Amino acid sequence: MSDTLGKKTLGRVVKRTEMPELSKPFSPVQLAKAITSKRTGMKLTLMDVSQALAISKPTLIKIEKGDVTVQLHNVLKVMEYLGLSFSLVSDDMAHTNEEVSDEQWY
Amino acid sequence: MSDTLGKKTLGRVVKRTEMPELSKPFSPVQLAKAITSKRTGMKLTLMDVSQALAISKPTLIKIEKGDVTVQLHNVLKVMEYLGLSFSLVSDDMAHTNEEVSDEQWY
DNA sequence: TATATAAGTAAATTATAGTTGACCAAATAT
DNA sequence: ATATTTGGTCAACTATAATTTACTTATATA
Repeated sequence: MSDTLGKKTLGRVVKRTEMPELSKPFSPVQLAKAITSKRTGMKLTLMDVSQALAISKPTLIKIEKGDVTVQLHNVLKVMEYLGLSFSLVSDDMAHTNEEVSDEQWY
Repeated sequence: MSDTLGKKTLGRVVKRTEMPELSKPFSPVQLAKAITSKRTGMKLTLMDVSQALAISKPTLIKIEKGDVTVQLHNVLKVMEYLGLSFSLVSDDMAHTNEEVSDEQWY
């Protein structure tokens, strides 16, 4: 109830999950929520995506529940279809500047 | 030759792959390169990572070649171990500001 | 030069993700 | 209230990712 909101669209009330904060630290569940959020926002059903990408409904549900025992391939296909993408973040990258003598980017 | 550089470390020359531009659009190959880059930069062998994470060497090699037919689970374990993470990017998100009447974040 | 260490490949087996089809339960619509 | 759609689960089967072991091919160190 707290993470959903109703919105009128062409006279139809659509239940939509809130878009998760994109800037929060990555987690599989955050990814899952973003995917569900994008899909419902685009008014696509699991069947729609399933048919479009040739991925079964149970697998899509696994993905949207944050289950990580899925192929990276399938996750990327769904993300691309919904207009979601990753960007890489490297830890370190200047922690405190107190040991910069050895240039280390990793 | 062009994407490697030698570095003296404790009297040992270590071949290291260049860190890929983190800001470039995500691709599986970019991810693979970043992983290899981090690993070699940390002077870890495939065996090291394999033993630490209980992931077989062939699987690690698949990951470092950008093969997407691998478990998301394994990719995430490797990334976390090496200090790499994802951040989510949503396409659209304000294309040209010419249709902002309907607040759409997706 | 050898010698070790690491990266990469390949085949056979095991483990498991994915599919299909049916089913049930919430929502949403008529 | 009834019907329809959508989300979610389950079991049996199929497809395939992952492991193991071994054998190469490089890249280093002595």
